[in-house]
Amino acid sequence: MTNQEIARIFYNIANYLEMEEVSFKPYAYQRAALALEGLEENLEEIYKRGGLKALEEIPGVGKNIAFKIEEYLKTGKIKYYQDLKKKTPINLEEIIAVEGMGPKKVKVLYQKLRIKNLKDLEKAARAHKIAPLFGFGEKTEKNILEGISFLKRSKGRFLLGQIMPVVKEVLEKLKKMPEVKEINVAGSVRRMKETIGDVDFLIVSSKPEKVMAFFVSLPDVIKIWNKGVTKSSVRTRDGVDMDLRVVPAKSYGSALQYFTGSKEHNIATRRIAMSQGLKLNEYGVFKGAKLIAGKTEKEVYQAVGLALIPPEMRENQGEIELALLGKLPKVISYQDIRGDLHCHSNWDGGENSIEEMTEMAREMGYEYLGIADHTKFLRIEQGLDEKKLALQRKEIDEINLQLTTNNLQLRILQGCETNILNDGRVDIKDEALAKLDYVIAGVHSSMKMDKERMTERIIRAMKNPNIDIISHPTGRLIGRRDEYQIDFEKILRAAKETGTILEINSFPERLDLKDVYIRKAKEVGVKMVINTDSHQKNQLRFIEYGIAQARRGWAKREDIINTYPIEKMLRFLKHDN
DNA sequence: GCTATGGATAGCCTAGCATCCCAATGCTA
Repeated sequence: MTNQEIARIFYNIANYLEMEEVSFKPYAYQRAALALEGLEENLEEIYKRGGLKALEEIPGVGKNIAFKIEEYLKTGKIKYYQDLKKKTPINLEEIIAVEGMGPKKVKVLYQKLRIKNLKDLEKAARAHKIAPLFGFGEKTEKNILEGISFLKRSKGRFLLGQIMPVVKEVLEKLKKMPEVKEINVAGSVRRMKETIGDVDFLIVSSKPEKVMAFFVSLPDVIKIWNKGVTKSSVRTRDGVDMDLRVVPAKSYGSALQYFTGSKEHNIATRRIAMSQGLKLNEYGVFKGAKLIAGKTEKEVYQAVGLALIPPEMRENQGEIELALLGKLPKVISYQDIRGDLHCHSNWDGGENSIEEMTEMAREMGYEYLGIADHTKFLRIEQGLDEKKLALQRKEIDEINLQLTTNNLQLRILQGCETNILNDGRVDIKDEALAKLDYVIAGVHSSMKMDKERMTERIIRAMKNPNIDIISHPTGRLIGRRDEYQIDFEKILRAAKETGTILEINSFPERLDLKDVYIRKAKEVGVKMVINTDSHQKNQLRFIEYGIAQARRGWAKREDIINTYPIEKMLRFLKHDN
């Protein structure tokens, strides 16, 4: 996770420099940070492999930044950054997390009101000291307070996509120990919740002392909360708290069930057990004093008369009633996806070429991959116009030709992600849209529109016979931005009527549609597609999070169009292919 | 501070939108 840490520091450096109105350097640091975030290899490994020179080969990293990475790898800090922080004793990172706040505003607030951190900011806003300042006003002050309250609501939680790589790394390391007989992650990670508070690992071990000693000495551990024979707790460098528990083999299933939760689900399952004269707890299922099940989760559920419920569904939202009747829906599995219809290439400023994305899709065993680059309205994303789309078609045709000649199953589709303008039209002419294999449309601007207008705006786009899919339908960014105001029921009805597909966007901070909306869509019979919105090839792996969200929303395979072979999948689109 | 090419120096960093204040600025995609 060093890459992410250093990237964070570089973003912060960029912000400090921007505050000081230094030109161009902030941009350089931002670019370097972005490159580090997208690296496949760990910086430590890169440095070990080729030293400074290898670091400089990373695009956007030159001599100076390479030195700073080296310094961090060796000492754990970067003096230049420390000095910047010392010079301006402002917690820039914390304040900038408030939507609408940037380096320039922070500077003014510091100069005029000595605001150094989030607390100062909130106090000043509450005391109405901000509105009268030049360049600020009533609205800004209100937005600041709203932003702070939003941050507080999502505080202390990590995105699933941030946590998962850490969890997998620890799991792998522990699995390799011969002393570890069984291991799994429990808690909200296992339920694949969109945000995670802390991580619980559960193991069965012949020599718990040894496993515990290893666990608390993992290289990323910065603090040991406690260390015992049955339970140890640590904090990692990323600020994630992790627990490791050792349980007896005969109780492994019941402990896993207990620690996976959710609490509400557990309360309900215990009640079911009680109604049958049984007792269910973390040690097992008991009839009187006799243990009748506990070794595996399956036998625990069975012992109380329930079918095994997938962890993603354990929220006490009706799953237990269905499990009792043996009518649990068979939710989509992690192997069901045959292709991804939303990824970006270097045509619109994405990291990788269509060829590189193709290669990755091949590695993942996909049958199809849809390139859906941004269109012209989004200048910053180097959106494509009609002309460029036509040029891109040629490149895609050539790649497809090569794939066919080499007898490969994979096929590349050309789509695009058009922008739904304020009036519901999109920024690409219909003739051009008709020539593509399919079209995605999404809202990328004017997100504070009122509910009625926003709903109409999206519905009008859905009525366009060239628009097949609506991307990230609610626009939320977890922990950063609320959904935009829409009448979701109306959107669903329109989707059903027009045959428009709604996207489940797998990007860790989007996961949009979210679980409850997926369930609603499914009930209405609206089809969905699980896409990654990748801007670089490795992000195609985010599909896992989208599938998890679909499972949390009880979606079956047939609700998701990209579980189908290409020909059948295409039939769900409005486009004639 | 990085990248590209002129190998020491130029060029990079847009455009829409909200807000604040009625022309300019900063933030966000």
